[in-house]
Amino acid sequence: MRLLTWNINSVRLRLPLLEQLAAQTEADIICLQETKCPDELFPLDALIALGYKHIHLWGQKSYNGQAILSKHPFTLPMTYTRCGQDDCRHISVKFDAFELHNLYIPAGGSGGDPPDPQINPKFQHKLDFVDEMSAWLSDTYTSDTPLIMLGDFNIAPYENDVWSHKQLLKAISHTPPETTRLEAMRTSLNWTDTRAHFIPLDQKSYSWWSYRSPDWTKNNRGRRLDHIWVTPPLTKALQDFNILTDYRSAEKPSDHVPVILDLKI
DNA sequence: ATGGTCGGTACCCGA
Repeated sequence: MRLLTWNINSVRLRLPLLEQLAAQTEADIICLQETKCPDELFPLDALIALGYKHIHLWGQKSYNGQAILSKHPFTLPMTYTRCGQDDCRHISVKFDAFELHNLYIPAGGSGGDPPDPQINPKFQHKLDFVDEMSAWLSDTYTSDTPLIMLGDFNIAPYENDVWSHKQLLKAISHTPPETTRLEAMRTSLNWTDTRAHFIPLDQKSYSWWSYRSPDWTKNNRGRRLDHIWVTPPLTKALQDFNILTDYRSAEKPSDHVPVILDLKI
């Protein structure tokens, strides 16, 4: 069983790259964020032609938007209101072996925006979103439920999840209020961060490189914003983990690259 | 120390 998560940053613009990715990886399940596409305009036919006959969509015009594309049938397609908004940031489906949650945590601002909830409402929204998710997960599940939660979490929790821990401590995505909240969410259901399971934490690991650098390979100033977590019943099934860094060098790339998890299921 | 680029959409917002 191969799962893949990718912040595609417009599914319509990058459909050819998505088709290439599907052919190359033969993933069973593809989870997308930032599709930026209303459901009625989603390129369903092209994806069904690739074998993804089971699709759960939740899109809107211009912003956010998610999709779960699957070669296997699922039940219980859900969409969730978060922080009082139906802004297409959390969906889930249920497979025989596990329930799958696709998450797109708010960015909380960009560039040099201040990481201060008092003056930056987007940052407040991000902190609230993680708090709400943590509470909801603890209220809804126990750690013996087989769950996979993945997506663009927009937080790089560990020192080697960013190119410079010291220089980015005040940069949104790596500030202590964010990283402590994400760790609290992770430990609440005893989630395994599959990156940490497969790549020692003293090694750098990135999944995103800003568009604002003329050449992302030159100084490799990346961050790991994209995550795949599993609950304890699934840790025995973990087989392999890969970040498809090459996709950052594709023609018209997303600023995020796909992350893959293989499971013995 | 600062500004740098995308995508969607409609001349700006969000990342």
